Amino acid sequence: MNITFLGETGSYPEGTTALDVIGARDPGLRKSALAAKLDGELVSLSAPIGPGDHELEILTFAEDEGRKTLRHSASHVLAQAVLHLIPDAKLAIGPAIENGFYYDFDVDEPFTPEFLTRVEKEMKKIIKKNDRIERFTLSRDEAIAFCEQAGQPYKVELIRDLPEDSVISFYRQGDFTDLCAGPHLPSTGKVKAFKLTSAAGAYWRGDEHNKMLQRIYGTAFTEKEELDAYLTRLEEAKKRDHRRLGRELDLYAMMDEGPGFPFFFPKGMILRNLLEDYWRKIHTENGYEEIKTPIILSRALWERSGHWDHYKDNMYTTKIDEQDFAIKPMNCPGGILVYKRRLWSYRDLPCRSGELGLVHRHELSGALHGLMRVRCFTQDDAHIFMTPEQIKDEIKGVYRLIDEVYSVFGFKYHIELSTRPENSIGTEEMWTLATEGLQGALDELNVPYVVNEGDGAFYGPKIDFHLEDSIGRTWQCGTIQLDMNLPERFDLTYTGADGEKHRPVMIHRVVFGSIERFIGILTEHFAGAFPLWLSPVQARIMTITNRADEAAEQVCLELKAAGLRVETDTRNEKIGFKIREANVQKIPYMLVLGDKEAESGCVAVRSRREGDLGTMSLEDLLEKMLKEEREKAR
RNA sequence: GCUGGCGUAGCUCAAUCGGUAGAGCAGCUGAUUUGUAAUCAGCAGGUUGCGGGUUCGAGUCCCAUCGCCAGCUCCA
Repeated sequence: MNITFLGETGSYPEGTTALDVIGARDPGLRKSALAAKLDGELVSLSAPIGPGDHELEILTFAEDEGRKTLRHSASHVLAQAVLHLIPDAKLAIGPAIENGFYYDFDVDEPFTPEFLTRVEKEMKKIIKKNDRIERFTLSRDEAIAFCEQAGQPYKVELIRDLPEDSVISFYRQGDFTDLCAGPHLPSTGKVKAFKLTSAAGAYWRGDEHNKMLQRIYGTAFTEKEELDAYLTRLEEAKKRDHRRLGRELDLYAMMDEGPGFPFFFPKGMILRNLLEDYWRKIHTENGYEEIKTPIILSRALWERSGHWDHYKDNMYTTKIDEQDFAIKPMNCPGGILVYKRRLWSYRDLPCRSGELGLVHRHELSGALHGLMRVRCFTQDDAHIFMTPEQIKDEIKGVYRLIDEVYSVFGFKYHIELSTRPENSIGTEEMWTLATEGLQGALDELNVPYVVNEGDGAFYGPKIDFHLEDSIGRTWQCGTIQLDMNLPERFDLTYTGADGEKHRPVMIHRVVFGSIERFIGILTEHFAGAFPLWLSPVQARIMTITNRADEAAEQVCLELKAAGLRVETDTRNEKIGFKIREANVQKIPYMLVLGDKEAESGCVAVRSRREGDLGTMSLEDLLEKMLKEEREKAR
């Protein structure tokens, strides 16, 4: 049997393992190896290699699959430890995830933080024992019998859902055996640096109608230093949490009096208005017209749109003069009424109609999260009405607009395309046309995306843009949705070249998504240190003694006259103290004035980013700041 | 909504076994007029989320409720 490894082919006896192969060649790699790829297939290091010629590749913590293998084995150690402490616990699933792993258990009592500490201790014992992790397979019937005998009903259910002819593998370590596709580490002792991070409830198979199980989250690394660095990074990330920065920088906050309804303070409003100004500018440039539709609209409208039947649980309703009304959860019905105010010719299309629309949705209380998930928010909405031939070009246009806006802020994002779900309306033909329109546009633009089969809205397919927050969670912001439902329900038409009435295609799209969420993401992205053009206060003028107060006022007036947002700090405090406060407030420019500057008419400039820049004339400072403001993203 | 954790001064936090609610920062007053990340002193600040209960006595224990946090579900 020949195995090619690291570019060299050698002859080995049958039953050789990946560990044997590296062992002879590279002791260092043997230590860091976590899993292997045999002819491109992921296997355990200790799996015996069968006859024939093979290519072998070793995976370490640097590779995604290596990390996953380590963490997956850690989750097995976790399950084993829990069974030691609670022998009749029922095991559900325990995969590796993005930054760690979890395991779900069905137990009588929920896990407490103290219990997690006990579990960690038990895990350390198991790791110290360093039991070999061995794979074996059973037939379907044997596997079911095995799990039934072990008193593991969830495992039985999992096996029953596997295809009839599948090979069912188990992994055994000491007194613990688990149904598992693998691969795993050779032995439990290889799980070196781990930590259980939290416990939480989670529904069996992610379905809220199922029983809620108890989940334990943890993470694992090969070195303790890496684990510590990871935990430190999490702590650091908390410092850029937008909820904390919103309060510290006096921008916005949630209050108990309005759960899910955010308050914006003066500085937060400056930021918000700047974003809206920018939004208006770029939309005007891209051929959009702005409208505003009412927040409260009649029940009859929501019945016609379908929201009254399909979305009522999320809608706030009210009565006016004995009639039912609803506070809008979406802007589209209003936008449609604006379209319907007159007749349209094919020559008028596409009609791009934008609205910064305030919507209210009754979200579940447990779903609320700072500005990211609220109950009232402003969508930077637009509805585009067009002929079917215009779909692809319009989608491209919207994509370019979104990409341009995100790159101004320096955001990284990923795109998801969602296709027809099970309970949807419209013909197969329409769905094909619509989905191909979206997909075709993305393909022609040559942008990467992932496909979420069956995840579209009931009325059409969609493209979503996801942005990351400070701890790596992603939030949907931009979205482009094709709608084949509302034009039908509202009998929208345009007159074609043939003089006949035709049905326009409609898309809903947002760029920011919601202004509130976008501000949350923006705050975390910049850790509160917004680029100059977005900074609520762009410069603070601070005096060394109050002999310079008058000069400070003069400089302030001149900068304000140039359109900059400036304030003065003439308090009777030491300059170091003033600098510190301005830094904590993340003000981009600190302008220091003492006797020297008051006399010469210059300012001593300190930049948040570049530090002390020495003295500068007012003209040079203005030029520098205005230039930076124009450059936007920094 | 569900599971768990947590609500003490504007903010961050302390208060041992149930025994007089306390500190730093911020605020106010005074002194200090200072050269690039915290000057000193004093004063004031509270129905311990809200409502019940147990107890001689509750921030602490119990019940209920509201809110917050993590996760699940859902979603811009």
